[in-house]
Formats: sequence, structure tokens, C-alpha cells
Amino acid sequence: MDPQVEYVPLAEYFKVFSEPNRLAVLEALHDGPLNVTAVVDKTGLSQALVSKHLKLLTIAGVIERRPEGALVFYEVLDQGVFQLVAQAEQLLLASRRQQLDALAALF
Amino acid sequence: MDPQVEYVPLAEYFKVFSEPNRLAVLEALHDGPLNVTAVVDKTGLSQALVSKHLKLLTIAGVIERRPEGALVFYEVLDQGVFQLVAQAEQLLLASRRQQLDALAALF
DNA sequence: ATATGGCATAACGACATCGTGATACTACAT
DNA sequence: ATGTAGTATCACGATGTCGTTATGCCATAT
Repeated sequence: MDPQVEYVPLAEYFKVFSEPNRLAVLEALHDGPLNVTAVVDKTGLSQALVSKHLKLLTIAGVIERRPEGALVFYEVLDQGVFQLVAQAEQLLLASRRQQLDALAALF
Repeated sequence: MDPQVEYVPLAEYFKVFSEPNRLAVLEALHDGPLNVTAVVDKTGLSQALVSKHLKLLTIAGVIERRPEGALVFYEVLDQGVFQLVAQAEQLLLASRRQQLDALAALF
């Protein structure tokens, strides 16, 4: 991270992952491409909502939209996003541990 | 990422990094602990805003608050957060490249 | 005891985002 | 040509977030 950089684009990118249902949609695509209805079934979210999240993920360049006949398939472009998510999970766990330790240290 | 997990906490964690000024505040602490006024000077943000972001980062367990006399120092707890940020920057760059390639492929 | 610098918080307005229900569009089958 | 399943989009209400201004609070110096 450079000193006087604009953090707007980076913040926008993080924002992509800052919504629970959007993470669920992304996870639904973890094991391969799915069409919209399949994502709807897998997540239990409404069709309109799934379409919205898929569009956002597409615009962000995280997934790719591929129409096939009457269906539209979506696929994760760079598997690295799952590393990012995994790393965030790690940090989250670590920070929880730390907070418990800090709490315990009060006694 | 597990199928039927709650993604709320993870999304909340990502949300911490989804704000430009908050990233700037975090970056200000990259090279060591600083007190509030120092962060204000380094970022050019208002004091009230800096305090807010520092509080959020503290609650999230990303930084630690350490009062010292009249001053209050803040310090990054786990340097791993910078890896997370760096990884996101990487992915962002890659996805931009990809989008340009996709655009170029149209001609 | 009072003044001052450093920090935190409250109240507020502006704006963004989320989810829903309804509707439109598209490709294909009949 | 009409119907239908799959997908996208619109309009809307509800809620959340950001930044500011103003004020409160604490530690220290005078």
C-alpha cells in the first residue's frame, strides 16, 4: 500500500465480498459453473436477488457470464478469490482468539 | 467455505476493508504505532472521522488501542492484514487485465 | 483551580445498499 | 403464433453507512 494512493478502487473490490448473500452466491460457484436457477436452488435466495449479485460479481470481474441457449452460466474467473476469502477467514479466527485472550488477561 | 454456513461474520470482516478512508487509516499504521493526532496528520482526515475509523478497526480486532498518558496509540495487531490487502490488490489488477483482454477480444 | 491539547461521542443530513414484488425480455418448444 | 421456463430489470421501502459540526471528557501543565 502506497502512501498517497487513492484507496477507492481497492475499497470497492473489498465491498464485493462484504455481503453475506453475495458470498453465498460466490461459494455456490466454487465447484464449477452454474446457471442462475441452479444458484437459486443451491442458495435458497430469490431469483431477482441472485441475478443482482451475479451481475455485481460479473462487473467486478470476479465471475464470467456465459449464455448457453436459454440458460446463462456463471463461472469464477480467478480461483484466487477463494484464497482471499480463506485468508480473511484465517484472520477473522485469529482476531477472535486474540480478543478472547485479551479478555482472559483481565482476570 | 462450507455450504450452509452463515457468511455474516465473514462479510462483516470484509466490510472493515471496504471503505477508502478506513484503508488510509490502516495504512497510516503500517510502519508502527501512532497516536490519533499523528494519524490525522498523516491522512489529512478530520479528527472525528479518524477516531471513528480507529474505533471500528479496534472493535474488528484489527488494531489495538493503547492509552499512554494523555495520548492514545493504535497499533496493528496482526501484520497478516497487509497480506490480505496485498492479495486483494493482486486480484484487482488481474481482474482489470482480464477485462481489458476480454474487451480486446471483441475486435 | 483552570486552561489547554488530545481524543471520543452525539446528532444530524446525505447518500448507498439490500431485498422484494412485479414486470419485461429471450430462446425455444408446441 | 402462442406458451413457457429462465433470466434481467424496475420501482420502491427499509435500513445502514459516511462525514461534519458541535460538544464532552480526560490528563497534564500552569
